[in-house]
Amino acid sequence: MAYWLFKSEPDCYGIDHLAAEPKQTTRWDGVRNFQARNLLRDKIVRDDTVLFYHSRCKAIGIVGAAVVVSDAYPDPLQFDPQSPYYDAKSTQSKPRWYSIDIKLQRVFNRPILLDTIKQIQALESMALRKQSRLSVQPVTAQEFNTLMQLIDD
DNA sequence: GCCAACGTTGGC
DNA sequence: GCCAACGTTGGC
Repeated sequence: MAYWLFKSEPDCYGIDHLAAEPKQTTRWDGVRNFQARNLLRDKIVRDDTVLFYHSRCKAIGIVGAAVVVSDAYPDPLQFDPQSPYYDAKSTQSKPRWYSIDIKLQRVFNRPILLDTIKQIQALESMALRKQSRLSVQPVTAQEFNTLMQLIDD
């Protein structure tokens, strides 16, 4: 049972979009970074917890939690020439990119803002703060527990 | 919307 | 396999 943080731009796909999905479940696709891909393909497993993070917006921070409800499988968008996520170097037998499905668990009453995270000593080694560009990041159990204590609902 | 930081590509 | 050029990310 591990913890992860997934970033998304709410203008593109925010937690409200996830909440509006049938079964509040979506495919996390379009990840096109090798380090993030390796986590999706090799480390993230069913029942892991995902913290949903909003980037590039007014209230930057963690806005809710989701749970992983599938194993990793090849991202279908890499095979679709119409998709912006199409990758000519991918083949069905040798896919380059992977997806998983996540299901919304809860939306926090208010986000845990990046500003707040930056002020907390126990969170200073979060990947958010060093490898800030990685869109799929590991979160330790200690970090997760610290974050959950900040939720007041 | 700017731009620094960082990941990827490709010529050599 | 180095590294300059280029593209993208994401906080501000």
